[in-house]
Amino acid sequence: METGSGVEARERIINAAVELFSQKGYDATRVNDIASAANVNKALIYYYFKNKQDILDFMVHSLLNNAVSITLDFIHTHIVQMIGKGCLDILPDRLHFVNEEAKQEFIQNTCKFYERVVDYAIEKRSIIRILMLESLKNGKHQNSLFQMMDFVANNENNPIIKTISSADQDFAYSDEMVLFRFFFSIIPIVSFAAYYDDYKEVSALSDKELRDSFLRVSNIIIASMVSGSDILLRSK
Amino acid sequence: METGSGVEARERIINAAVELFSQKGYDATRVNDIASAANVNKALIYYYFKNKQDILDFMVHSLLNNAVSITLDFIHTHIVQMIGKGCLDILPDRLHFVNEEAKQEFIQNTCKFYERVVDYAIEKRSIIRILMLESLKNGKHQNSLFQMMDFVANNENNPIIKTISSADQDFAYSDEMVLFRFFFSIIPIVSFAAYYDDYKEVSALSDKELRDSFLRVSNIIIASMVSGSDILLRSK
Amino acid sequence: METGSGVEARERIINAAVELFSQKGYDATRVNDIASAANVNKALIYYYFKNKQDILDFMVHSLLNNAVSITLDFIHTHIVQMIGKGCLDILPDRLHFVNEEAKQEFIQNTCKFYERVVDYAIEKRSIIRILMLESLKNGKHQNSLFQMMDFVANNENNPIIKTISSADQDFAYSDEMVLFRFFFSIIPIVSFAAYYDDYKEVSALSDKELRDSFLRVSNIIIASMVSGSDILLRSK
Amino acid sequence: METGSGVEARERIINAAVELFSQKGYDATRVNDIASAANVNKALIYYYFKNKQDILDFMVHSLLNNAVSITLDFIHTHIVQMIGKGCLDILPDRLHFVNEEAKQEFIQNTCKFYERVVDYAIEKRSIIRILMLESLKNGKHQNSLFQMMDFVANNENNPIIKTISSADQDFAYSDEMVLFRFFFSIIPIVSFAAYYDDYKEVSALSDKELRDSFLRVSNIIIASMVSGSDILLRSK
DNA sequence: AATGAATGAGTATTCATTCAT
DNA sequence: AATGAATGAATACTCATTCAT
Repeated sequence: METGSGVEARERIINAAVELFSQKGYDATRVNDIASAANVNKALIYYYFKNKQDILDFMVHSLLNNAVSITLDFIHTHIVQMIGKGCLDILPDRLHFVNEEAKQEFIQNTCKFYERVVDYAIEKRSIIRILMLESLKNGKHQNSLFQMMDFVANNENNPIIKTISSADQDFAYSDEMVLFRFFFSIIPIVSFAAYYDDYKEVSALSDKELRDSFLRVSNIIIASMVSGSDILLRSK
Repeated sequence: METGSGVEARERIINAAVELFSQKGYDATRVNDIASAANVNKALIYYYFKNKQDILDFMVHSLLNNAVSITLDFIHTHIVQMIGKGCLDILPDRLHFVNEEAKQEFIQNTCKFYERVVDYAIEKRSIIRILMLESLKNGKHQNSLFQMMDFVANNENNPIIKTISSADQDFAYSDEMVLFRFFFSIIPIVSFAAYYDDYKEVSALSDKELRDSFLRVSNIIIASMVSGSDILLRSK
Repeated sequence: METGSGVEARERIINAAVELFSQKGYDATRVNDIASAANVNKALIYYYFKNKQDILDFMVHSLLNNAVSITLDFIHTHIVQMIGKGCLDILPDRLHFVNEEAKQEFIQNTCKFYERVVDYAIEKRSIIRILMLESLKNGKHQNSLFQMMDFVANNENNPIIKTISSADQDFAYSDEMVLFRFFFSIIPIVSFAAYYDDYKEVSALSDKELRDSFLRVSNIIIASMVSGSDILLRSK
Repeated sequence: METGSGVEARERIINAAVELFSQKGYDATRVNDIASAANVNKALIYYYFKNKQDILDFMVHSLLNNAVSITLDFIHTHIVQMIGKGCLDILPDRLHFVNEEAKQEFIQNTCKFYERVVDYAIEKRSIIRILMLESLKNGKHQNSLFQMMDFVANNENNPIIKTISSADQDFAYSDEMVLFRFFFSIIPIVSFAAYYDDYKEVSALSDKELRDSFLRVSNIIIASMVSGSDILLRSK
């Protein structure tokens, strides 16, 4: 029996869960509520998902996979290419650009990447909120936020490191660079998405104003990151 | 029956609640668990607190009050004083220092303030984790993180604004300044505290290394903030 | 879609149900489990059977019908014949044999009958286990074990009584004979079958040893039954 | 608030559970029903017991402990004593009595023991029914009936064996003796208790008639056991 | 004959909270 | 101040059964 909107039941369940989890948190969301919101029978939820946690896991994995794709795409089409062309060299202690033009190009590209990431984050802010929420709880759920840390860390499985390394052998992030990127790049973006609606209400800014403000302010950080890279990058 | 350590029952309840809330989140923490961890009878918790929420509220309020005190203390002994001495003028569009020395003094003081705040945040990281956790849930609990936003916003009740204004009449934060301070200053510090233990484990840094790294990296931000203040400060 | 082995779906359902019911009991067996084990779609089970109970009923009825056949076959070819030949007379208070040879023949035949019954019971032990299991529950299901009692009781519908009566008019079991046969003949055999696998594991005997031991021990009972029949048989 | 009869709540829960489990089986009994029957709040059941299974376990353990006590008591005051006085010698291949009088005494004592056991079994028939019921299910619950087998087996932990051995060093049950005792002594008694009410209804006997019939019939078995002991006992 | 999707009515278990002492 | 017992209202999850195809 086709009920609710034209969307398939499974889809509706996920959408409802995203909405509710991001509003009340995982624990405070009742499976009953998800069923009502999705306009499906509660038992059907258990037909499609092993249990409540399984719904959350599905959502989070989808998000992370997409985030990786976007990032790798950027690295491939810009960083790797610049290294390949000899415009950029990631030295043990700093980013070295062949000339000012290359540096500006790099900053510009990075800003564009930020733009894309921030837009994606805003779009998926509900799920990001959940991810942040759950990442703050120990024991029960794996800390999914920290899976993101793998993208900034010198992890062997980090596809980003792999990609850059394949272009520039002796490359490694310093501990401080990792920390900087995590707390002053990833965390602000994630928080921006997570608190987007709250902040919008408090600040009384329009969507466009809010987004543009955040991106403009981010540019300062990006500039700091490039200029200050001599402090932040260090040899292995 | 006097059980547990010499600490009073009420104290033990709060300590246990802090620990558990910060680990599992408010919703997932059972009053039973708190009672066990505090080594008191469950009913005694209801003797000291109206209900579960009441325990949380008490903890969060304590934290916020302390945070305000520390901040106001800094403003009073440094900012207000510099304004009073004419060394600093908060113009509509930028911070104006009477000379480079004043600027350096300001940066140094701000760094020291950061140090103190970060140390306090690390100390209280359990409660901060809760605060962050709960701030991500709508509806049920007031968003306590956003009470912090009052400290960076042009809010009439903001005691910080009040204090500065009393020294410098026509002072106001630009929207962008507020956003910057919120997402690139408060949020990183709060996140740093909230994720402190997780990050420490992942990064394998010592307490000292972690703290010092964060502070060093923060300095870059502080510098950006002062230098970039021409972009960030604007008239109302 | 033809799945599983060549066996027809209906067959596979029954086999799976036998196995599962005998392992977990009727209530604890899920229709889902049966479907999985039988490698059929759950709904197909409802195509072949009215409901879950219907599967059980089918199995139990098959078993009972076979048991009756085996027993009647024995009565016909041995007891009735002996009575007919005048070798055996079932008197109000005892079995009377025309001579020692007849008695020995009777005992031997009875032992052979036991052998056949025990072998059949071992073969069908799964279903017997179910039958025993369900016979211990009131209310919901008819007590199928007690349908067996009909075979030892002076019941008018008892085909065994009917058969013997047709050969020996004034024949009747005493109450004690009925009780003896039920608790020291039927119950041990049924239990032997039901607990066969458990007992085998605990005793570490081989199939042959176990079967033979049981039959040998049964002979003692059969002998007691014939010798002690003066106590056990009594007029109505 | 004291509700229901004067009996304590915990007691009432156990009584209700015994009644219901023995009527419908463990699986088919609802915790709700137990609560209603015991006239307590459902949650109180979980205050006293970890879960549903825990109620069952408590009941079964109580029963088994009592059964052991009764048996050991008998062994101590009769068997051990007879061995000690030299009246009875458990030889490798048979029970050897110093004279006919001793044999008769032994049989008589054993009959009395049976009487006591049967009376206890009748009294506790509800729990025994559960025990039998659950012993027929694999996997989920330990087979508690088989804990009884420990009492007839050459198990090292068998307190009965221990006790007899302490009086008569080279004593051991043959496999067949074990099997005999299990299927023709324990099982009939247990079944008698389990099916007591059903049997009574079917047979239309009074309690006294039923009990006495069973005991009289048992005597035949006891006699077989003693006389036939030459087959059943064998050297280690 | 066969199946994926759907559902109503449970079912064990949990939990914040209260009460009597 | 402290506690053992008690409770109402949920809550996640299950399951036999049905339906449309």
